[in-house]
Amino acid sequence: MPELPEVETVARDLRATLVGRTITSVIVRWPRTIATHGEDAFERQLVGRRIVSVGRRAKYVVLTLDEGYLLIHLKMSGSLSVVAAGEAQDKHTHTLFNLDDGNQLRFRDVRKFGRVHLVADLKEVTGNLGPEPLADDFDLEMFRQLLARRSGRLKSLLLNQAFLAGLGNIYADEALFAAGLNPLRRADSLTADEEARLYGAIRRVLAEAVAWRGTTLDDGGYRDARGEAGGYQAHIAVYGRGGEPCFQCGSTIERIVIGGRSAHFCPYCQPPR
DNA sequence: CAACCGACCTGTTCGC
DNA sequence: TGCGAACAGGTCGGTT
Repeated sequence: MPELPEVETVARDLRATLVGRTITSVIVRWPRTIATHGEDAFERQLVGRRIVSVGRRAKYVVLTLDEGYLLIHLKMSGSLSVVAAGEAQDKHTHTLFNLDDGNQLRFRDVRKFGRVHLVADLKEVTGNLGPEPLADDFDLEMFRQLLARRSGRLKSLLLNQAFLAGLGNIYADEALFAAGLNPLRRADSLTADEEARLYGAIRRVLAEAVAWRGTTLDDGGYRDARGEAGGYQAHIAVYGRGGEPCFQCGSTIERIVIGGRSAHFCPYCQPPR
């Protein structure tokens, strides 16, 4: 669920409470959550580390430590929060980090797909990721060059984190709708105008979703670090709206499967070819 | 490089 | 009302 806007929101919220804190102990209740270490080695290396900054790369929350980096990927159902250490916890809270101010950073993840990485070099985890779509230096020219060598379908490409980092199923569909492009189009078939539209749409949709603090589609869905829902779901045009009328033209939104993932689009506003 | 599949997990929703 | 099947926002590794 969490894509770039959701992870960005979580990272911003955590920054205020975590920067400057030191990790005093760690509790690992589901060891497979820790991708890089066994639970003992994980705790040994983390105790005494100070959190220098909190940021985001692709869909990873990145805690820069005084020595090394802690990266957390929320995958489908993960969430992070900071609460008083005594606060009640449920069975889905798998990793807990005690802090020197009496608070606790908690990683909760119903489906257990989420992972925590502790590495000396960021590149060990982020080395194969494509550019950040909202970065200042990600310009239209760079996007054109990325597209030029690709022949896959737009939908699949936008989901490919090695191509561009941060889009997931929701924002890929929304960006394609905003660009007026059919998800089945081949990347190398776009005109110069279509490339520019897609570039603009990706940046606009993501920036707006960040401003709305992400998308929460249902009760069990995404929550920010304070446990609150996002607001972008009220602005969704096509995702999850198969069979419903397009807000722009009234046509029935279609839902198809591309590369094993659902894709939603308006057949009139996003015509094939 | 591209497309497709199964894994990884649990909870919710849907059809009978 | 109960029960199993299908399905879900992400990624990885393997195969064709």
